[in-house]
Parts: sequence; C-alpha cells; structure tokens
Amino acid sequence: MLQNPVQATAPTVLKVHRPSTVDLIAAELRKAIYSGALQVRAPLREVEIAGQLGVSRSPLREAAQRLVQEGLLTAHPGQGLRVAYVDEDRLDDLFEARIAVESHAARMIIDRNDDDAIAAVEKALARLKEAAEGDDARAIGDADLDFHLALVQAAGNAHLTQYMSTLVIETRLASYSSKEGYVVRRDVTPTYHAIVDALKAGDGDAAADAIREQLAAAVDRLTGKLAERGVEVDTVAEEAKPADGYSLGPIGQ
Amino acid sequence: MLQNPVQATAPTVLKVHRPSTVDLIAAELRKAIYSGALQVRAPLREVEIAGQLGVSRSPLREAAQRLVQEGLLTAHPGQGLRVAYVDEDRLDDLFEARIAVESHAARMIIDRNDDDAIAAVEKALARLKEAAEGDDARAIGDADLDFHLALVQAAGNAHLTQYMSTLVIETRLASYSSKEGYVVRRDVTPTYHAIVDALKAGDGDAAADAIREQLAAAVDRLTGKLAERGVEVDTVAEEAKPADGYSLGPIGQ
DNA sequence: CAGTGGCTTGCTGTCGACAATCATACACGC
DNA sequence: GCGTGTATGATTGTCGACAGCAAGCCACTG
Repeated sequence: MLQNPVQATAPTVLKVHRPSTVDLIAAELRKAIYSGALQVRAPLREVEIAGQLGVSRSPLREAAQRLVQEGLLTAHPGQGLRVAYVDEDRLDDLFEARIAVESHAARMIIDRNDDDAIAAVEKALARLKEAAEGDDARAIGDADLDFHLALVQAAGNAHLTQYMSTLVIETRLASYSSKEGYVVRRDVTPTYHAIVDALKAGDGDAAADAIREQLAAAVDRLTGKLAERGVEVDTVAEEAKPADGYSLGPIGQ
Repeated sequence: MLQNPVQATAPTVLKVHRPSTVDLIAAELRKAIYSGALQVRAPLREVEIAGQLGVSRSPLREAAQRLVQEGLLTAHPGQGLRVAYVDEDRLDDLFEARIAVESHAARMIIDRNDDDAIAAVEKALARLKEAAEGDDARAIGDADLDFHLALVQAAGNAHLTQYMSTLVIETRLASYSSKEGYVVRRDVTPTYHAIVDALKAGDGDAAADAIREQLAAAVDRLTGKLAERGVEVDTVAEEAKPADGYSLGPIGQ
C-alpha cells in the first residue's frame, strides 16, 4: 500500500449518538401506531400531526417516509399518507417472515449454547404469564409481542432485531386490521413453554416447529378461521379505542 | 355479524400504482449506491445531488430518509448524510440475516414442491455461470447477488423479498467497504449447484447448510480471512471506480 | 514550535408560502 | 332518477430562504 490511512485517533470515548429530530418523530409515530392512537387506514393530515408534535411539516414528512419504508404507512400521490392496512395476503407474508426470523433466532441461540439468552427469553415468558392472569387485552398483547421480540433480541443480531421490531409493530397493525377486533388468546402459555423447552433442550427443529405452530395459530385467529370452524378458545377482547381526539406528545425538548 | 361490510365494488381493474417522486428518487439513490456511483462513507451534499436529479432538496431528503431506514445511509445531526459503512460486526449480522432469509426461502420452496420456483432459480444460476466465464468482476457480482435475490423471490413472499432487496444492496456495500477492494470469486458455481440440487432433492436442511456454507465463505473473503490463511482462490478484481464526477440521472419526466 | 482560541465558510435543519392535485358537493342534462 | 360535468374547498407536493451548527483555517499565545 502506498498510503496507510490509519485511524486518525483511536477513539477513547465512543462518539455520542445524539438522536436527530427525525429519529424522535419516527419513534413517536411508531408508538402512536403501535398503541392504536393512529387508527388503521386513517389518513394522517400533516399540519395537524405536525402541530401536535410541535414541529414543522418538513421533518414530519421525512420521518413519515421512514415508516413508509417499513410498511407501516402507505403513500399515494395526491392522497397523502395513510396508516397501512394489513390484508390477508400480506398477513400470510408477514407471519411467514416472522417464522423465518424467529426460528432462525432460536437456532442461533441454540447453536451458541447461550444460557444468558435463554434466561432472557424465560424472563419474557414470566412477564407474559403474569399479564395473562389479568383481563387487560392490550397488556397481554404487549407481553406476547415482547416475548417474540425478546427471542430475537436474545440472538444478538442487530440487523434481525431491527427487522423484527418492524414486524412486531406490523403484527399489531394486523390485529387492528382484523374484522374480529382486537382479541388475544388467554391460554397461550402452553405453546410458549414448548418454545422455551426446545431452547433448553437444544433442539432447533423442535423450536422452529413450535414457533411455526404458534404463529400459524395466530394467523388463524386473526383471519377468523377459528371462529368459522367453531373452535372455542378463551379470548379477551378490547373495546375499540376512541375514534379520534388522539394526540401525540410533543418532541422532547 | 350485524353488519356485513362487503367490498363496495369488486375492483374490475387493479388500482393504478403511480410511483411518487420520492419513490423514483429513492430508487435512483439505491441504484447509485449499488453501482458504486456513491462511494462508501462519502458524504452526499444535498444541493449537488438534488441538482443532478433535477428536484429540490425536500423530496431528496425525504427519499434519503428511506435509505436511512434501510441502513444504506447514515444520518448524524449537523453532519448530514453519508453512505453507510459496513464494519465487521455489521457484516456478520448482515450475512446471518441473509442466512435466515435465504434458507427459509429455500424451505418454503421445498415445502410447496414448487417446480416453477426451482426453474426460476436454475435460470438465475445459468446466468451466473455465463457471467463467470467472463472477466467482468462487476457482472459476476451482479449475477451472484441476482441468484440469491431470485431464490427469495421464488419463494413468493413480498415481505421477505423487499427485505432481501435491502440485504442485497447492503451486501454490495460491504464489498465496497472491504479493504481488499471489490473482488469476486470465479469458482463459485459448485456451491451454487449444491443449493439447487438440495432444492430438487427436497432436502431443506441440506439447502440451508449449503446456503450457510456459501455465505460463510463470502464473509471470509470479505474480511480477508482467506488471504490471511494463505488460501488461494481464483478471483477477479475490479478497478476502483472514478473518485468523483459521478452523476445521477434526472428523474424520469 | 506546539497548542489553543476565535473566525470564517459551507452545509445542514427547519420553516413558511405557493402551486398542483385530489375529493366532495352541487347543478345540469339525458 | 341517474349519470355526467363543473366548481369549490382542502390538502398535498414542491420550492426558495433563513437560522444554526460543525468542520477547517488562520492568527495568536505560552
């Protein structure tokens, strides 16, 4: 090599990662979608949202484009932005993608014999069991999704974790899109134990199968196929949220 | 059901999907990164890029945020946008994600016994073999990535396909980030045949193993571990592209 | 001569305003 | 009465401009 462009200075302190305004707005929008403050298929008027956030339209639109890329918002020229709607085809694709990511995460954990990771997943399962004892459908749903996200996070792959974060929010979106309304099963824990047991046993295929079974059941519930077949399960429903009057918190200082 | 909200009108024609300006710009930026016109770690000055594209800064910035979300660009406050740099940690995560997606795609194809899908993959392999006979490193690399993308496309999952598209571009970015320069192996085809053979044989585990082996070798090559270990492989290198003077085509009418 | 301080320059980040486009409601004609 | 055409209102898409921040250069000081 003619020139050796060495690192100018070995950084003693990691460079501070100050979040940009667009980061904050995007996070706020995701939270709003995840919590249902922004309803499915609802058009979001930019001046209104920007006003609530205390920013101008420009950074809001930039942040919105990130969610478009994630598939959480859709943009049709002239019609502006709408919260995405998860139809049946996309639902299948979404859960198939989740199977790919989650089962691979399980295999990664098993291949590494990562006890800490398994412990983290068990902790998430404990929180789910605790939530399932209550009647708050939203809390149960949160704990459910948190479990799946924790599984992927435990695999320690930042790339997959970010993708999974999007998949989680889109799953919640699918729940909102369901004609059955927002319903969660209460008796979910047995299937989850199967996943954790497979992790402990170091059986990747069993873990993958358990995840597949778990998610396939979720798809059936969301598409209403369980009801069609007359299957009765113990479910908890959530009242529809206030139609409007939602307000997003202003961007932190 | 009390109310049956039937589809208002069965759409006889599919709704036209007119691409927005932001779509076009984002696609142009991706192409520029993929082709190397925008070099790794290069800061992109907005006025300049916007001028070349014949648009204002606003839509350019919005499009750029999409690429930020994809991980193709990075945004540090006050310092603007830079083409992302794939360091070693991220490289590992990237290829592990590719293993997750591609091996699952293979399993999907096998589970469905989808002969058309296998035919499509074989077609991509044929194109790769044809390119490998030449000395154009870029063409070989394109055909290589096309093969992997074709594999995922053949699985027929739009969600995974979109994710894979990003992974493909980021892989190209990793090649540019490599200190070895842009180098491709010429004798890749045996490993690819193993993948296709496993697809034909309907052996999902074998396909997954072949993909893992293939991608692990790619990581070794990109990190220079092959050279360290003194492994000699038949490679084709590409001259470094013109440092600047790149110009992006204007947005189509 | 090395290090520090301030200045300057360029760019980004954000804003307000204009023009183009779409949806809605209404009037008209068949 | 139904469909078509038109007018209106609102919202988006785009632009140019200003303020604020960061990097780089130069002069100054120890």
